[in-house]
Amino acid sequence: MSVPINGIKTENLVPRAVEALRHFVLHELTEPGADLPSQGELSTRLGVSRTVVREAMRVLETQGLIALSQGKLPKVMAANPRTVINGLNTLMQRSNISLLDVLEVRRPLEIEAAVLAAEQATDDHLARMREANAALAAARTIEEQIVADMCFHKAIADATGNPVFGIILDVLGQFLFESRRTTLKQSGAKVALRHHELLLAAITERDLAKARQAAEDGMRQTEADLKREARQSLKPKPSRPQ
Amino acid sequence: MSVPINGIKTENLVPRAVEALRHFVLHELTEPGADLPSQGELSTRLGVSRTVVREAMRVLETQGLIALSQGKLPKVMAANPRTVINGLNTLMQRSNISLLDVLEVRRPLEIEAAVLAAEQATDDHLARMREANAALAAARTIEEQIVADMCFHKAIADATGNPVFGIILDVLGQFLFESRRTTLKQSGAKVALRHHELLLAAITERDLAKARQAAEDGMRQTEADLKREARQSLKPKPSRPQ
DNA sequence: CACTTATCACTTGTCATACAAGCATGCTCG
DNA sequence: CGAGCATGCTTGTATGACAAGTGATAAGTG
Repeated sequence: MSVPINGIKTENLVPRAVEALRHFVLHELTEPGADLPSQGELSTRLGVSRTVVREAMRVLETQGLIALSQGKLPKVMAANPRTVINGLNTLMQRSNISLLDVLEVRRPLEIEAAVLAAEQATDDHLARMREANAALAAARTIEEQIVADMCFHKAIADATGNPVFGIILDVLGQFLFESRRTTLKQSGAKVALRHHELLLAAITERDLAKARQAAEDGMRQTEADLKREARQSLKPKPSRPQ
Repeated sequence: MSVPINGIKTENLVPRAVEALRHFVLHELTEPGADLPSQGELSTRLGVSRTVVREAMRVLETQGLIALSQGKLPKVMAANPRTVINGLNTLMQRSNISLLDVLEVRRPLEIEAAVLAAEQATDDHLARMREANAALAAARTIEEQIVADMCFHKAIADATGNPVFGIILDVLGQFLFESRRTTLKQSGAKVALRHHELLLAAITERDLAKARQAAEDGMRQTEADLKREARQSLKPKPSRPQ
């Protein structure tokens, strides 16, 4: 680490500094919260200017590996799906995607998640689901209902024990944020609550088939609401002036 | 855009410049390949130094939104799953996400995609699948087999008519194949080919149930291979010298 | 003594400037 | 007409300077 970054001169300095720092963070300072050396020190250690070190650090920060804040040394960050979620999010924003498309993908995932949750949910997960359902029942505004709804589904995703479900469903869920608004407006929280309770019961009883069925019914309901709303917005009452 | 970045002074300049550039790229220069203004011009337009502009651009580059290269103007990049895949990659290295986790999410998606493809595939899609299968049969190296396999699955994803399947499965699929080329090594291309042909037949006949079954079998095979390999790598033959 | 405050040595954040290196266009010269 | 060069653009890197934030220590205060 004390040698300047050697190698063929073809590549620019920043990518090489990124590689060096990346290796440093990933293989030597793996503990989250650990401090990196200061920019000045890294600058001399790598044999490049502070400008290069700063740009490299920006890259690592964007990748979620380190955290920068003025006056303090750069810190190693814990592994976190945030950047993956954000990346997937912008990727989807840049393609033209309809809510129904998102829902079509979400459906099999929620169903599978429900089955896995029924297999593996711990008491803690079950408690979170019950809590979210209670919050849904008690919610007075649509916003509160949405939050409670998302908590319920997040608990299920976590209960699968597979973080990838959380990542993907989180992305899709963010997209469906508006759609949940419609769902809860169309069918109301009562219907959602009934679906949740059926699903929760199935998971609690470890009844895989019932969990699958309950999740499927819930998704079908959401989809139906969304389609109904799409039709309505396509045919607004023609007599009403803007 | 001609006004300096106003607002409350609490936030540092780079994040605000990132936001400005991000908005610029996403909502005004959406066409891939378009040139951004030079760093100098952006510097004066945003009322910040070139240093800040450069660091902001480094962020956008890391997010895969723009491409930088010396001497040329920064270019808007087409939407590309690359950064997401890389992010998932490092996330997997740092947390305890396993390949099986990724596969567990991929399975229900591939199954659903197969069903939807059986419903909606056009002749064009069917032709692409046949072509990919022919390539898989003719492939001599593992690399060729992987490419052919991915083409087949991409064709199915596209045949759903739902771009979200393409995006998600692209990320998961690329990720799986880059991580390990296990499947084709373990079962060999012949087994994969047989699964593909069953699936292709089902889709061609528009037989939804058969398509679901075929996709499920294929996934199960992949999963089994991966598990077998995981066991093997855990227990390397102790008698064989390296 | 306990507590607040000033100071100091560090850090990162931003700027201006300078120059090297890559690129594209057009111009000159063969 | 075409090859090669000159030029004016761009990005890449280095440097020095200063503002601003942070943490610890020393000084002052009740």
